Amino acid sequence: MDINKTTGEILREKREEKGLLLRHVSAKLDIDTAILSKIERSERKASKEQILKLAEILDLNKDDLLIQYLSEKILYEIKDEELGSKALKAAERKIRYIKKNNSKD
Amino acid sequence: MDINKTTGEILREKREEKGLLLRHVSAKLDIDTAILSKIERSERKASKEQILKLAEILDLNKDDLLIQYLSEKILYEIKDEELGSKALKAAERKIRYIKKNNSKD
DNA sequence: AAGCAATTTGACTATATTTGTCAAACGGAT
DNA sequence: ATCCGTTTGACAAATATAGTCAAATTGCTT
Repeated sequence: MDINKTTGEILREKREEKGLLLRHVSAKLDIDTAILSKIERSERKASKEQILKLAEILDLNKDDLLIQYLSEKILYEIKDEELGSKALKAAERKIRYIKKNNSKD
Repeated sequence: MDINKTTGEILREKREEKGLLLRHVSAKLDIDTAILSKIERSERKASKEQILKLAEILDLNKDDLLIQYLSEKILYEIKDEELGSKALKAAERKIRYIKKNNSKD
């Protein structure tokens, strides 16, 4: 799973690889084909639940797909921000700090 | 500005240091004191515009406060996620990749 | 080129989330 | 007991998100 593809691209490629139609997959997700089409073209974001279901349907590694999906969500938060990279680094420092101090649980 | 304080804590400390009341600051922000109170206690998120105004009002470094604020937003996206740290790292890789390929502009 | 299946688009609706107001309650100082 | 700053929670308005549906478009295949 290439980190520099979008989640949508990954989903579309795997779906086509398996010879499935939007119709087939969207039925299993219980949404309209239109939405799945938009998800694959990154016009809409999937929900976490949909991502997990898609991993099952398309035989993609759940953790990998979820990481891909979450990282895209993170990027979305900072996409127009000059200071985005610095914010990311700060977030890492914070998460490390939080983890350290939660080890007391 | 301590990275391991919340944005709210930073704002409250600096406001109190300057001897300002919620009333004073919220008037400049043009919101109710109730909201500012909630922002300071991390019960609500400020908007980016409010953060920038707050930096001015409280004489805080704009970039530092913005980084603080954005990193908190990022953290919020992954706070309940097992795979949060991995997603953060993936986001960094992506942003590096994007920057590399945009240098053609 | 016509016909047909798959996908895309866009208008629309419903629902959820966010952002704010307001008034009442709380807490500490005098 | 009153005053003043802050907090709380119910409510309303505005905005964002998720979805449906039908029509338009794309791309085969004949």
